Amino acid sequence: MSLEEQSSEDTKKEMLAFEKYLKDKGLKITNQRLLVAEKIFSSHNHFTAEGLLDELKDNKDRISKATIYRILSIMVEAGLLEEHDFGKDYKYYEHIIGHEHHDHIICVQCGRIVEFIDEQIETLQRNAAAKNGFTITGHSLNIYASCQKFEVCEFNKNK
Amino acid sequence: MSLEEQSSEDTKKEMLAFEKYLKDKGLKITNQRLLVAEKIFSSHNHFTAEGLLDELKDNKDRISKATIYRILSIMVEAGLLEEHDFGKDYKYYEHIIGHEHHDHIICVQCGRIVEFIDEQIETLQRNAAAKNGFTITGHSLNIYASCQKFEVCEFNKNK
DNA sequence: GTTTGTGCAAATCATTTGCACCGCG
DNA sequence: CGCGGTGCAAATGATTTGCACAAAC
Repeated sequence: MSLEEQSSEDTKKEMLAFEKYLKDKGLKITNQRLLVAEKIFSSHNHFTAEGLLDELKDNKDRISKATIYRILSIMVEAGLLEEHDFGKDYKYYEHIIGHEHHDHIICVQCGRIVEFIDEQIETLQRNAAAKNGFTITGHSLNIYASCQKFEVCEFNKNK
Repeated sequence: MSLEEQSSEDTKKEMLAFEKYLKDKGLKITNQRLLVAEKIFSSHNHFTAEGLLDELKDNKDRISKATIYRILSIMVEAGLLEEHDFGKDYKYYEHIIGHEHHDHIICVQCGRIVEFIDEQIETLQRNAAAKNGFTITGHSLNIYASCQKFEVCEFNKNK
């Protein structure tokens, strides 16, 4: 099985999970919801509501901004999407597979977003919280850094 | 020297630093700027623009919201204040002394904000960035947690 | 006196919401 | 059918900005 086929397999599985979630919640399966979900599941990039809207406008299919926001919020609720704040005044979303947690490095030059995970950091965080009498419910670690790759600057593309 | 006197000593030093910054930048020393700076330097809590406005309204002195925002932005620029995003739709500010870096634990129950610093985490972050070819320019680590002190819930006071 | 600061109200901008109509189940 | 979904435009809420007047230097 090629990588492409594997990827489309994953997409199918996720589409089914989404449809199941909708059914279980008594929500309807509409064209807009399917289109948005397919677009999201077929990519692993971090994206914004605006960016998604643009991509879907290219298609013949016309989806309103309000609907995009409404669908994003359902998918976050469903645990299929994660919402991030990278210090801009709009939110980023990220397609979650499984639920593997990770942190982000955001390039202050080109806006590139790199994911990483460090189990030691995770453990130290839990300890720090415990030491202060807290039980962690979540966390967000963003490292702002410079990747020194000016030539591939995508800073404003990613909106 | 008592703690109070010490604290007021610090405040004076910071006021001088602020005034020096204003002069160096060719900015004017106005009543509003002095009032806002004094209020901020005399406390070590995390606060919001709205909260600050409320506190200053209690006084006879009337400062407009626009001016508050303008002064906050100068003080951030001057390195006297740090801006934080704790996942709300408004920003938090924090009075910096020296520049000691620290991270935050935010209670999802009562909104209490606790500061902590873990040198091991700092080091691991630098390593993680380096491993990915980045040079850190800054970072933000927020741990969302539950402090189980419902009785002291200040969640909505802090706005 | 000039230049910069302030207050007010209007503008922004991402996101949300009310409402009339539409389409899934 | 009937209720949830959608599109549109208007509302929201934090922050910003234009402008006329006021204060600092």
